[in-house]
Amino acid sequence: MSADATRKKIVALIAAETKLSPTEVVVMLEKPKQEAHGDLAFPCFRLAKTMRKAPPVIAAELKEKLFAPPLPEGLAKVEPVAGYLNFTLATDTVITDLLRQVLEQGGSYGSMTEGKGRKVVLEYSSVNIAKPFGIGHLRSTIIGAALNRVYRKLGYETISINHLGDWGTQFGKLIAAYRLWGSEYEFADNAIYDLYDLYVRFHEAAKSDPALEEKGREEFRKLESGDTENERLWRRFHDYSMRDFNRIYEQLGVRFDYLTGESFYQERMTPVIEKLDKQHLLTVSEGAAIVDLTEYDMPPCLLKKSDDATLYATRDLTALLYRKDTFNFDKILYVVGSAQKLHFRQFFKVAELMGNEWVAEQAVHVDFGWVKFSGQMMSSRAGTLIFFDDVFAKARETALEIVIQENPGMDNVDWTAEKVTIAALVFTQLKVRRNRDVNFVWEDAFSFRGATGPYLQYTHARLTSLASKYGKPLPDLSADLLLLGDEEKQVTKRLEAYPAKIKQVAESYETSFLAEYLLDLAAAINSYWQRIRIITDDEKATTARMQMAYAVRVVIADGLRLLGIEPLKRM
RNA sequence: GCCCCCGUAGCUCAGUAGGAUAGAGCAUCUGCCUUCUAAGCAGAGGGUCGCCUGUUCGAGUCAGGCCGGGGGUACCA
Repeated sequence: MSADATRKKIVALIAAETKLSPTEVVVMLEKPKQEAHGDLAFPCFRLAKTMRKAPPVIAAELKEKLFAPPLPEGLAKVEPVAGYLNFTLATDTVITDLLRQVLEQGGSYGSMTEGKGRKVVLEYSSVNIAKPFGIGHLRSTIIGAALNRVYRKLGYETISINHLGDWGTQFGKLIAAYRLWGSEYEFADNAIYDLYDLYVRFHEAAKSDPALEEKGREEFRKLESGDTENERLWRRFHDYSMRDFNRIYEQLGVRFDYLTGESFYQERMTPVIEKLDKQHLLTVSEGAAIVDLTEYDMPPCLLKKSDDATLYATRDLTALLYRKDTFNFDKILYVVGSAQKLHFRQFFKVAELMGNEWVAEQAVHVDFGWVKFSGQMMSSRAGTLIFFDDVFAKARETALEIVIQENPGMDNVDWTAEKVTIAALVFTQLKVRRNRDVNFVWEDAFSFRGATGPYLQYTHARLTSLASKYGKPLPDLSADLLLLGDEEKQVTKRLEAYPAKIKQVAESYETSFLAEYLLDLAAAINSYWQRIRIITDDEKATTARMQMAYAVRVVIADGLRLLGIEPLKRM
């Protein structure tokens, strides 16, 4: 009997006896937090009033009346404990069936077809041209890329967009700065740092020379009106920057289908503004064109400045409508920091008012908290930016030392150290709830123990080396799996939750659920590993254990890949 | 001022539709490598779950009010 059928039977029995409706019983049944309490629990507290008996008495009576031996099929134990009636399911066949399923499906275990024929657009990373990739950008990039993979696993077609910050007056300033001091720089390998330096230098100089600001604005106006020389420079800045970003994206294993940034929408905004005007949504206030949103308890959405220039709301609105036209998505996700919450609410509402009812349902701001450094905010303005390259280089040094120390004679130490470093950096971003600010602590970036990405990689490496020691091909689908003991069941049982976990991530845009799940699974197999020898002379027991270990490895590997972490074979 | 997020062990964080002694990791202390990777495992100490009131048989979880931190709040993104 399946676990589900057993559950239904319990519900039916209790409902009949207590005069509760079956749905009420279903809602009341819970999963005990502690494994010792079994698989299901029925709390009797609410019955105390109507039955006028103490909960423990009710629990004991229910057991006597409904679950006196012999127990119904599928149940191994029924026990009243402190006002609860606890059920332990007879899991023998359930667990072996589960294990067989994982072994058969391998890496596609947990894959689903629910997304088939459905399309999701994801906007993430969205870095700024001429600004080095900071630790702050990491969060959007990592979360977005992970969600992208999760949706693909569920069968969705995904379209990933890097909405580059590649337009605005800052480019005028940069051009001005370049004309002044550009000859002093080489723009070689890490040209983006030269650009950043130019930008910072311009700001410094502008403090004592206000004329520079005007110069910057003028250069931008020239750029906008199609000045070939300025366009050429803009293109160069763009290319320098992308060269660096692409290097980082490659390290992180992140790819984009489109690199359409703000400049891309430059030409496309006018029709949108015109349409808004035609629909009488636009009003002029203090010289600016706005959409009034007081009815929705929001400040007005500003779409044109008093000097006629557009704003980011104008671009984002245009982009949203353009993407709907172009891709006809079922859902669009914006992985952007929570500081922009209001901005998204505003332009989503404006799009809706334009007659796009789908927005409320399909457009989602997947917001996330700040990355703080030692409790301090990081901002380019305050000059407290931490660059990804610096963190990566430093962490990699430590990783390399450890890799060499732990694996004397291994040949691909550099590659391994890099993958371990990425795992550490990526995992710290993904394991905490999105809405929380994450505190970036240097020591954590260099820690490869405990609840970290490398811990999961290590677990995977152990299981891989175990398999090669075993020697026989795995999985062995002809093998008898019935020899799983209680210890093996405790581990195997956890695999059941994997598919639901992936769905949960997709529904909540919350990667931490998967991260937590993998940690729990790894902890279970590591604890098992320490206590029980897997390969012994007992051939049958060994086969069963190896099958379990294999299944666990497959799930860990798959989960790690979804998160963007390389499951290492050796480390 | 108004709106949003956060406040759980020394630190970083879990805590699923309210339920059983509030859980991990780091750090500290104690054990465990002649056999499958010790980047591991087992154990100890460490908590008035920011404060108050309420709802409930039962509140870290729900409601209201405070306190503290952060963000946002029309021409930056």
